[in-house]
Amino acid sequence: MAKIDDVARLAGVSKGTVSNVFSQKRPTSKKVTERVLKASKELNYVPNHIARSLVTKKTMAIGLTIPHGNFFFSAFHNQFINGVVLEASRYGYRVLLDMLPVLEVKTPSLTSYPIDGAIVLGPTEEDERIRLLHMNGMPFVTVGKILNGQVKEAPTVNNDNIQIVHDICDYLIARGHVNLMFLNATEGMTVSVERKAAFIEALAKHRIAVRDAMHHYKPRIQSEQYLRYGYAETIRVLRESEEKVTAIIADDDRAAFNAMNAIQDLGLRIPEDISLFVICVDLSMMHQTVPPLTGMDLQPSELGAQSVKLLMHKLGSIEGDYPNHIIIASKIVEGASVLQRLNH
Amino acid sequence: MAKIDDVARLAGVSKGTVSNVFSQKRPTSKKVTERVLKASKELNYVPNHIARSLVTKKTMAIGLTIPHGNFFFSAFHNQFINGVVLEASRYGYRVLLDMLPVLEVKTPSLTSYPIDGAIVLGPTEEDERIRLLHMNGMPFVTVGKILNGQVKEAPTVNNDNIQIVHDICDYLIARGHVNLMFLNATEGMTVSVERKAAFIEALAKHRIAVRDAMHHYKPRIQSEQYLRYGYAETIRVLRESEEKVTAIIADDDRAAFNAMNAIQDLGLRIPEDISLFVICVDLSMMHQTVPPLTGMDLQPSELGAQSVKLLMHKLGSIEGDYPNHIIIASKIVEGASVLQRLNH
DNA sequence: CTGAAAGCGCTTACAG
DNA sequence: CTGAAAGCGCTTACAG
Repeated sequence: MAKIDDVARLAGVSKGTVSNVFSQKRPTSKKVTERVLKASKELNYVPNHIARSLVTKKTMAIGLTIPHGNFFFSAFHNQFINGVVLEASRYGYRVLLDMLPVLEVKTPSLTSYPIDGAIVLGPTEEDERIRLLHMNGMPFVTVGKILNGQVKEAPTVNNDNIQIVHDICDYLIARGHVNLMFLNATEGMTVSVERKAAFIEALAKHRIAVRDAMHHYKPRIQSEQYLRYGYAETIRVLRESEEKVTAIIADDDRAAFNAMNAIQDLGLRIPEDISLFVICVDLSMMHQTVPPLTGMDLQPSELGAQSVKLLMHKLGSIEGDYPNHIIIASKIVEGASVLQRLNH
Repeated sequence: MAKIDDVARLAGVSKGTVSNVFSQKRPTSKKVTERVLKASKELNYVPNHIARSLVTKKTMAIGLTIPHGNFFFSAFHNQFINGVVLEASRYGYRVLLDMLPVLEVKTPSLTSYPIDGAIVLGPTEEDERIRLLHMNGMPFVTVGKILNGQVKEAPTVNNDNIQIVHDICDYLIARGHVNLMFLNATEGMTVSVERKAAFIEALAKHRIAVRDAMHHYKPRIQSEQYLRYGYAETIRVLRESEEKVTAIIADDDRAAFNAMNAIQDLGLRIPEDISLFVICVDLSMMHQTVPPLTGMDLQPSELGAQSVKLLMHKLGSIEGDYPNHIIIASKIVEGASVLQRLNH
């Protein structure tokens, strides 16, 4: 690999001038520019990104940390990553996928991240990632609110989880469903904390108490059960619950699918016997199930894009004022998986 | 951010010693190690990854270049990325998502990649990415064969595209389907080249000629039509084709969904009127459609994992002999979307 | 507009 | 086992 000295020598200029031709930070005369470009081409020279980063303190990469076990992304992750990558590329940034936990790495990865900033998806109540980022002075944006005031005023992009759960409960209750079962996200994540509180509150408005059978947490990501979440819960509750559950709220597409399978295996039908409402939907998928699912579109792609924009503002790539907290709209998309109960 | 000099001074040792404590490349005495660690903790010191990379010539990151327009990953990409990330983390490597085309970046990204190696998904016949990687002496692995001998003997992980198309055609023909319609991948990709040739060959075995209506290419990724691929083609061919098509082979889940919608919009049923066979399936999704789709499981996650392993071998993280070409098995998973024709 | 020199924060022979 | 010094390939004041 040719380096800047080689080009400088061949073009008969100084290293600084070659640097300027590539970085465009200072003007260079036409003649010199051409000589440098010609020499570079001849030597197949491209500037060394690492060396540049060392002095500019910019890597032009952002980290995307997603909780990660031995599992597959859901449709939500999929669209979220799409939104992030696409928006980041608009600012010349690349995206480093940073999964946790990193499995059995010999040398614990103690080095500072080679990134300019990070996006943290799904912060938990005591989030080690956030502690580290904060300690290292790394700019970051969380997708999902940070609770417990670990870091005050951290920039955040979020759905309005509380409003969402209220909307869903109101929607179901208006259609005659009082015995709901909520397949919530993993315990300890801020999103599940907010949702549970909202669930209790929303039902309390209608004088409905939340029994144990009505609320479930997703297993931790490292768990064997993670991918099957929703199946066993649905089987158990529909079989054993005394007051009959008539509607299920699923946390994501996978939980919804598992619930669908459980309902089918019990010989029940959707929505005649059990209604199903899914959060985090992938619209293209909703139309292919039978019946098409009714759900809440969280706009994951937009969440991703807006979190990049917010981070770009923190990094100085977007100038001027900018909100520190961004709420992404979400709306109910009606399919045919929720029954309007007649005996209401 | 504390740097190595600060720690060395506080611990009363040289920079080299601090370096050794963290890199473990040379032994350090217990006493000294403890002093250094204590000082590091006190100063919140973590080694600067960039500075280390500059001298070691290792970034501990691999690039994943995926053709990318303004679109969403399919289930195939989703699982592929999962396989890559998970396997890479086993070797202490991070993954840099490198999408093409990068949109309107001001300074064309002319710098050398801050990665140790790359995985190129879906090489095209004249692939600019491969030309660049090769020119820069960057180790890389392609997923999908390189045609045209741009680079001789490039390490490759692949499905056996030719065998796959033969298997699919044999499967459909054995069930009485002779008028097939193949929704192939994008023109110019090696996978679509191989598949088309195999399609013609497989049908020729049974003395069936391939008419225009029977073979289609996916629009380029930048195209507006990309996401809708399969809908218009299905409508048109089912309406206008003289000899009636009875089975459709879809390139991926999205194309299959679009074809399903088209079939439904024409008032036809699967599989009674039209059979559907999907390549690149996501098993969890296949079971939720009605009818469940019959398809060819390409094991995208395994493709991803094996391409990482092959790359790790090139980078010296895996020692010993290693094959330069790896074929990932694929198998037909039967749902209920292909009809056994009686009048055969 | 251009050059010479210092410096980014590490690692690595070399010497002891 | 430890230290002093050179060097990785760039950028950036500073001077002209």
